[in-house]
Amino acid sequence: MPRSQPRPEELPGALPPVPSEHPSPSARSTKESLLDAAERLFAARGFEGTSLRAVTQAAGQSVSAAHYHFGGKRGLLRATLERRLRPVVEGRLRMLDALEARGTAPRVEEVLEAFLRPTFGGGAEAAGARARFVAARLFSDPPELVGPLIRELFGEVHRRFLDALEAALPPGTARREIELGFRMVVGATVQLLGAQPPREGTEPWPAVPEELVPRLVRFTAAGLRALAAAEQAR
Amino acid sequence: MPRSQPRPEELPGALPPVPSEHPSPSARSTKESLLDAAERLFAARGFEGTSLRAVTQAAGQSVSAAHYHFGGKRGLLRATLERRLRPVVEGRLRMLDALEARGTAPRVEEVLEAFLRPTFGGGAEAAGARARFVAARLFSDPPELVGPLIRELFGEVHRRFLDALEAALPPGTARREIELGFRMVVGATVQLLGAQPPREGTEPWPAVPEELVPRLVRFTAAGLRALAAAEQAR
DNA sequence: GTCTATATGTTGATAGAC
DNA sequence: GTCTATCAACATATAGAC
Repeated sequence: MPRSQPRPEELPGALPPVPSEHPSPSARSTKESLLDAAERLFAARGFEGTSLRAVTQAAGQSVSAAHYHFGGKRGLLRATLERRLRPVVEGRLRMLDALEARGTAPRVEEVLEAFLRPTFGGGAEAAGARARFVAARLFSDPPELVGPLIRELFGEVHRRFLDALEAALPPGTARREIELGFRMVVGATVQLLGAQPPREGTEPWPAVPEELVPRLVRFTAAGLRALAAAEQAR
Repeated sequence: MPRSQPRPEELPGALPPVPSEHPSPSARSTKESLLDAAERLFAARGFEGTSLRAVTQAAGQSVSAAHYHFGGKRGLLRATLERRLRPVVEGRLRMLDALEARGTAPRVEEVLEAFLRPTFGGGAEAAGARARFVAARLFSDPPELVGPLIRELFGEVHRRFLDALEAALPPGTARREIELGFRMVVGATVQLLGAQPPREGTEPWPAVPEELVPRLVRFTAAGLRALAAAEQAR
C-alpha cells in the first residue's frame, strides 16, 4: 500500500474544498431546484398543505434527496424562507447604516424608505413571486417553526428601526406608541405585498416597487406623525 | 335543565332567537361544540395542519358528526369563518348606514371608525380569540376555499366604504389611490389584530379595542389624507 | 449523492347498526 | 343524529443498494 505523499497540492489550506456549501455543481443545482419548487408550492398551498413528495416531484428530484440536503420538510421550509429573507434584512441594515453614517439626523420618511425599499427589492418581476411567498408564509402555519426564524432574522432589524424612528419623531413620544405605529407600518407593507387572497372586487395592484414604495412611505410617515402629535397633545 | 323557548309565537322584530335552523337542542350544541373546537384548532395550526379527527376529538364528538352537520372538513371551516365574519360585516354596514343617514357628510375619521370598531367588537376578552382566528385564516391557506367566501362576505362592504372614503376625502382624489390606501388600512388593522406569530422582541400588545381603535383611526386617517394631498400636489 | 423500497402512521370520507 | 368499524390514499421518514 503506497504511503501518503505530502504533495504541495495537499497542503492544508491550499484547497479547503467545502467550507460551508457548494459540494458539487450537480448537488448545488439539486438544492436549488428543490428550493425553487418548495418556494412555489409552499406559497401556493401552504406548508402543511404541501407534501414533500409534491415538492420533490416538481423539482424532478427524489424524496430522499430532500432529506439528504435539508434534513426533511421543515428544514426545507426554513432554507426556503431564509434564502429570500436574508437579502431583505441585509438591505434594510445597509440603508439604515448609510443613513446614520450621514451627518444630519434622518427624517421619518428616510427611515421608512430604508425599511421599505429592500422589501420590494430584486426587480419588478422577481419581486412579485418572492414577496408574495415570504409574506404569505409569515402569516401562515406553523408558528412554532416560523416564529423563531422570524425573531432570529428580524429581531435586530426591528429594534434598530424602532430606535431610528424614535430619534426621527418629536422627542418625548412614548416608545410604546412607536412600537404600535411600527406594527401598522409592517401591516400596511405586508398587505401591499399581495400576500392575501383577493379580497375585493377591484383589480389587483401591480407590485411595482416604483409605484408602491413612495405611497407606503407617504402613508405611514403621516400615520406615525399623527400618532406622535396626538400623544403630545394629551 | 333549562330548555329553549317552546313558545312558537313569533313576534316580528322582537328578538328572533335562531334565524334559520335549530334541528334539536342537542344537535345545536353538537354543532356549536364542533365550531368552537374547529375555531381554536384552525387558528392555532391552520386548516391543512389540523386533522378533522383532532377537531372532533377536542369537541368530544365523532368524526361522522362533523360530516353530518357540515358535510366535511371544508364545510366546517366555512361555517367557522362565517360565524365570526358575519357580525363584523353587519356591524360595519350598520355604522356606515347610521353615518350616512345623518345630515352632514361624514369625516374620514368617522368612516374609518365605522369600519374598524366592529372589527374589534364583542368585548375585550372574546375579541382576542375571534380576531386572532379570523385574521389568521384570512391570510392563510387554502385561497381557493377562503377566497370566494371573503369576496362574498366583504365585497359589498368594501365597495361601500371605498365610496364613503372617496366622498370624505378632498374631491378629485383618484379612485385608485383610495383603493391603495384602503388596502393599507386593512393591513394595519389585521396586523394589530395579532394574527401573525410574534415578530419582534417587544411584548405583545393587548388587543383592547378601547386602546387600539382610536390609534388605528388616527394613523390611517392621516395616511389617507397624505395620499390625497400628495396626489393633488402633482 | 442519489436512488428504490419500505416502515409506520395518519388522513378524509363512508357504510351501516342503532 | 350519533355511533363504531373500516376504507383507500397518502404522509414523512429511513434503510440500504449503487
